[in-house]
Amino acid sequence: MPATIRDIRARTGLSVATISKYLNGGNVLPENRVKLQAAISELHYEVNEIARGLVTNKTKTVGVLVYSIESLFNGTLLKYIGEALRSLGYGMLICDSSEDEEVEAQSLRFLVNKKVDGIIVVPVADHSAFLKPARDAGIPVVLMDRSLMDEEHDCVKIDNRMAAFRAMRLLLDNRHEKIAVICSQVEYTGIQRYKGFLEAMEQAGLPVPAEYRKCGRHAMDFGYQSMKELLELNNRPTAVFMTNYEITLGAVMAVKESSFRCPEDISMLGFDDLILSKVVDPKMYMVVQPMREMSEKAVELLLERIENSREKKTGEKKFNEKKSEMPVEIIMGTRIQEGNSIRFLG
Amino acid sequence: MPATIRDIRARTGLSVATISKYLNGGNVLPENRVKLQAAISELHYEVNEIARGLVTNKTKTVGVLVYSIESLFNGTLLKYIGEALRSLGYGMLICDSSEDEEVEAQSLRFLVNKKVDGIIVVPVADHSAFLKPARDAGIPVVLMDRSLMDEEHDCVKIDNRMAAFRAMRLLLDNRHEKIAVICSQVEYTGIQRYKGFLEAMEQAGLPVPAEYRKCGRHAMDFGYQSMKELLELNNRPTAVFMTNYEITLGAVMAVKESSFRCPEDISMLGFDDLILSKVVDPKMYMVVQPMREMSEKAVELLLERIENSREKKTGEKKFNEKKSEMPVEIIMGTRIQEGNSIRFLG
DNA sequence: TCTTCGGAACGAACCGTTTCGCTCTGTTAT
DNA sequence: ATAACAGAGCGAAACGGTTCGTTCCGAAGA
Repeated sequence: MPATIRDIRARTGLSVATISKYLNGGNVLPENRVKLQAAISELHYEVNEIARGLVTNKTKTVGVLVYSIESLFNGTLLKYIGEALRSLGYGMLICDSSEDEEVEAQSLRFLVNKKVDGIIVVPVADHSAFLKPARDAGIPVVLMDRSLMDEEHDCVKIDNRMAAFRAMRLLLDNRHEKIAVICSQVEYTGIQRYKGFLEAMEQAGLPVPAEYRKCGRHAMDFGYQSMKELLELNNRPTAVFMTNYEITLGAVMAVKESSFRCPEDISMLGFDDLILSKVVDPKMYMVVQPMREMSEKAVELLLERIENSREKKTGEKKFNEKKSEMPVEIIMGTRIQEGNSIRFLG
Repeated sequence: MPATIRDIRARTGLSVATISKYLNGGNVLPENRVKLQAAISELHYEVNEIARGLVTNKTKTVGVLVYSIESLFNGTLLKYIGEALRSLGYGMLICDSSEDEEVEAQSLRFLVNKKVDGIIVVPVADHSAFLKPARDAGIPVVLMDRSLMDEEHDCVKIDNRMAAFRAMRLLLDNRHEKIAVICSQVEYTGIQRYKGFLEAMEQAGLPVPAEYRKCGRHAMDFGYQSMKELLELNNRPTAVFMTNYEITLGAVMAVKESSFRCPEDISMLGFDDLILSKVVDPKMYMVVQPMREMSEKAVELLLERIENSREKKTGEKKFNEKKSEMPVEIIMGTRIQEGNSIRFLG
């Protein structure tokens, strides 16, 4: 039903090859240019990406594999990734691994099978085995947020350990000593942040009793429950550090619900300011990641890899081939969202 | 690089046509079956969906166009839609319209251009003009959550007016009379729920003073702000009805932060229980939509439409053609999540 | 004037499938 | 014994583009 390149030929008398050249920005006589432009708009011609894909072996689609599409963190990344891709004409095929390594491996195969040009992954597995199908098919992969243990990969993330370590300054400089942590221990990111926390405490010469260490799931209700327990301790901490958005949200709920006030009775330092700071009183101190920039960097890196792999196939050689073939880890900076959820202990 | 059907031919001596038939479940001699199966697994052959798509005009991909991928409501829908599609071998191409009609129209064209087999939309526009490209291309569309004003379309949703109306019973039966509402007026859903609220109040013969009507954006901070204002009124309401998740979340924050207690000082009735009820104390009364079932229904309906449109093209006629050609509106039931956020006013 | 050269257009092959129409078997009914 | 038929396999023509190698042309250089 839709017009094809051959309809354009019938209309203009030009050959299929010439029309294709025009469509791809090649040199065509000015007079033919206008004829073509006219025919194209009259017939509402649009190139058939499928047919093009068959010969170029490109689908102008990238796969994005996240561990949970409903999590606000993933959702935010997806939004920015999607925008960046769209502006370049790329579609975004999304899979949700439901925090399950099995599903993740399966989804990756699915994406490979769909012949996406590249894949962005926020991984749940911590080793690279599940990426094999992509590697075999020559499909570039860029990781976000989390690295893998066994092998270096293209990756865009923050220095989680350092970010946590530095953020702890806020509490320590305000003379807090009894500091608890609520963190997730299931994924790379959470572990790193926990390490940063422990190092900061150790360096400050402060103990962290077992009941101050709440390590569990990456979930709002875990944060809620943990904070409740902390507030009920006889030896209550004066400050709590929370290492991700979901946990922070739950913990905030718990404090608000208690008779304790923040920051008078309990100081709070959270992670990943997504919307909370616009709403909650007092405004939270938070470690924030540049999610938009991270997404854009990931897309940029991925597309560069895609471009390179295409060139390699065609044997094309550029002298200004400055880009590395090696895995690149891009470490983004973080900043502290100022607030007044931390009390100065004189 | 990957094996093609011709490699299989070389290996088995069978013709391309026969191999294709086998791949699509056609009749092939048992002996050839085993030969084919062996060759396929040895060569790691997998059919090239692109090439197949070129001739079948199907991509096994559906587009999903939501108004905000980061909103938890959309995210939850996407999760279930994605699962349903995946189990049927379909990929999910996602676009975010950022609650902008212009972007929405553009995204729809993008999806059409990508030759998706069908499209699921949670629309932001309230008229059907933006769907024209899909209609022209013969691509089925199923709406979710929101209808359009000018025309009936395939749609899966709840009866928002009725759900709100019925939910109000909870407050009215508990003898509440000073009831405020915080709602979003920007989209179909919010308007309907607001209507339901007003009708319930009217039927109960209760007035709704202007300062009890908080109509604004579909956002957490709007809920937060509105609730704060309500609590500061001299003539404070005894109960508040909140008509979506974001607003409910914000409002809960505001109450928790105030010196007022729920339900002693203020009763609350929310909408869309996504996670809140697992965390917040007191447990909230909430109107809940069957989001999983809605998603599955939408996918089911869409795939049925896709199937039908394929048959129409091939002129295939089935006598058991029971399915309607007319637009179908599937109205799902809602239920009330019990809690104790509502006080009985003796 | 005769070559040389480069830009524009062209024809045809190709990408990896599906599908149409045909042939070739071997079985069943007459 | 023969006609009719069904099942399995085959070759070739699509599908709608890209691209390679070639031809054609006019302008520039010798």
